Amino acid sequence: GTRGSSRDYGVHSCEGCKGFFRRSIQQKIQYRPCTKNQQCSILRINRNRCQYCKLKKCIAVGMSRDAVRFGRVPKREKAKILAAMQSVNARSQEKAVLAELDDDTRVTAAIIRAHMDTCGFTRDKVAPMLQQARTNPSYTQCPPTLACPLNPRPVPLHGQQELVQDFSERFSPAIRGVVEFAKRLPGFQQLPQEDQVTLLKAGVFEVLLVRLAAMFDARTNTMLCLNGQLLRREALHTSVNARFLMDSMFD
DNA sequence: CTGAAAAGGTCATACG
DNA sequence: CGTATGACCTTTTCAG
Repeated sequence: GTRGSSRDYGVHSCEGCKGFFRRSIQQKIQYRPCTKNQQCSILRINRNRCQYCKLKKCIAVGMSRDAVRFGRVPKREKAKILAAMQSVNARSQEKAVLAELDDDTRVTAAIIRAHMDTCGFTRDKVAPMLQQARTNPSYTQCPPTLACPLNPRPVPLHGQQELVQDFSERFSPAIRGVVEFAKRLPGFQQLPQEDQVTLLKAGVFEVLLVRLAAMFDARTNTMLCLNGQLLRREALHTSVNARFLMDSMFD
């Protein structure tokens, strides 16, 4: 045909073949199967001899059925399809999570794995340092107000800003660990982000306390700091807040 | 906003 | 004479 310079349905074609292909797909025409072994060679001169083989060739050279159905790259349609795909995807994910949550054994295993992978203070990891501290004790002069295993620095800092920055520097890795832990809990990632933040805000401190449990040695009544130094329980008796916390941990 | 690209639509007409 | 064809037209989307 003439005017064969345009792209139609993903392939270079003439107006004739374009129209033929569109009609064929739109009207879902089933052409009579080719009588000649379905092997007709379609050339410009004989292209209308066999509709069956003509359509076959259209598809063979790559004309897209979908392009006929949806028009020219419709942006809204594309977004709709994408949204549908994601919703199907989300639904299947949700299904998988529900199935997992239904199986207590799997849930427990997943939580334990998440904890082991993200917690830096498990008994296994702390044991060597604790052993070292027991055999060769070294006691920190950490000020009572900063009583925490994450706070090994013996020298008090000056200035509010410096203190806050130091605090966040020490806690960030541990908090990141808790966040990572939460992300690995079955179903957590499927929650709305807003809810994830709310849950983390509400629970991060308590989770952190539980995670640090291994740092409190009831046998020697001491708290192990990350730098390997120890802090005696009695050393905190002067601070009301810290003492309350320490007592809670040891009792 | 404009014009190119690519999709759908129209309808005189060729052909069986 | 009915219908499939295809040249031409309209619409829609998007890059520049």
